[in-house]
Amino acid sequence: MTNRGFDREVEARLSETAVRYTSGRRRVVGALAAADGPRSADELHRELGSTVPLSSIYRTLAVLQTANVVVPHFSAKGVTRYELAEWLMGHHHHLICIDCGVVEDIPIPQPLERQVRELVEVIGSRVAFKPVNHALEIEGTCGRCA
Amino acid sequence: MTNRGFDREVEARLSETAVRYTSGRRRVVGALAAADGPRSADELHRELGSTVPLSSIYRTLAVLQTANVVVPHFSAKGVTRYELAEWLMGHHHHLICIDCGVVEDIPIPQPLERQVRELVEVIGSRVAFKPVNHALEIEGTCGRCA
DNA sequence: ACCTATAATGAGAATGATTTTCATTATGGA
DNA sequence: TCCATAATGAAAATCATTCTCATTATAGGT
Repeated sequence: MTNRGFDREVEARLSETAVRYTSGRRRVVGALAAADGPRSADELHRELGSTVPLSSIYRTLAVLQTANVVVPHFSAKGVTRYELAEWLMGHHHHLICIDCGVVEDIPIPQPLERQVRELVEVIGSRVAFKPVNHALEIEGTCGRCA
Repeated sequence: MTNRGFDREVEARLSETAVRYTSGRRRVVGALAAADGPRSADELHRELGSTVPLSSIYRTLAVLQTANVVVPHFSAKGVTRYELAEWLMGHHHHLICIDCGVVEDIPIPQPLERQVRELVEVIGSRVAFKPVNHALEIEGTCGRCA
């Protein structure tokens, strides 16, 4: 419920481009902040008890993505799930359930994280590709689907 | 053009479940073997000069996925791209272009790979999740979009 | 080679997540 | 308070993908 103060930061970020932080948008951000992993428009719609229309949620997510407040995660059946960007959530990685598609956030140990970061930098210096982000995606079967 | 002998292995795998390795399926596998990263049904359709109907490509990919010959990779706009499974391609990771969505395969150094594998195993032993696969996904801007 | 049961194919319809449209409503600043 | 502009909600439009079904091809068994 605390929202971890995200509202303040999100509002500031949006105001930079004259985007309004309305109550519907607040509720979407709140639901994402309360989630333990990425959520689809439909999941948010249900979790918010249909207080925000589906089409508004889609638009809100697009707006938030443009403002770099949320980041998309693509999963099976053409479903896109979103989560708060790392400058709000902190860096993390993903456990992805092969069966139900649910994604859970996890941290990884500092030392390994440092090595991964270095590797990403090395790759960026060797190939025609400019890295801006990275994540270790671990696919498998989640507890509920086991 | 050599197809790296995949045909033999794929045919053997398919025959285990009485699935036929027809010429259309051969062409799809050939196109995937020639690619440097995952390809969507539509991309394969174009790369094959429309010699295989789009609906057949979709079905072929579904069949190949069931047989564990290909693996899906979900990207923006609800597009699913496929690539040959790691028992054919070898283990690798991904460079993902944020702008155009194209994915390129890359290897990572042995030592780091070993650590990552160990980490994945540790995670599997600690949380209610059974890992079966993993990949480091590096997002950024590719040469063509720079 | 000839049947026959079964698998595969191709064209188009159907589906479902997402995007767009457009008329209406809400908002922040002069 | 007023106004220019942004946001909203409902419904139509889009687009990748899946499904349907009539037709064609294939592997065995004879």
